[in-house]
Amino acid sequence: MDQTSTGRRQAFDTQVYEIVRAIPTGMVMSYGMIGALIPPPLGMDGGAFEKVRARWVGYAMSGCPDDVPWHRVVNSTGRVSARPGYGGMKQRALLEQEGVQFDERGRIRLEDHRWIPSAAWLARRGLLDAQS
DNA sequence: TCCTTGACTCAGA
DNA sequence: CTCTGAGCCAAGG
Repeated sequence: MDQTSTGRRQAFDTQVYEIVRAIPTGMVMSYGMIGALIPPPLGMDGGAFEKVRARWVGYAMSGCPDDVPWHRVVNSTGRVSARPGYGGMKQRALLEQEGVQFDERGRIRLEDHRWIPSAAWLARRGLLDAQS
């Protein structure tokens, strides 16, 4: 892969989509969890990457392809992130339709719906940075 | 080129 | 539990 800023972003985005596409129905992952599974781009300090990966996942999701189940990605507190355009209502409705439970404060029980890919699944795609 | 925002998180108060 | 500010990078005006 090339090392230009654009090229790295493109590679990162691709990995994000690959992971999100694998989230099973009724399960969710947070931006941070997804970012933690992707290794730092070549030439980038691992510590610096930790600080921005969650946001990068958000960027990637803002332009995700139609076949990516974007509604299965929520923030670390278990709530759907507000954003212009689509109301959080739509995302919540899609999740409830899949059987995801929300409490009275609009939070998802992450303990019950958090999806964690198996080591074998990650290894198969070269995503071995499951640390942190 | 400078400045503002942003589908995030975490530590503090 | 809620609210702020900081940290860090990229994209758009």
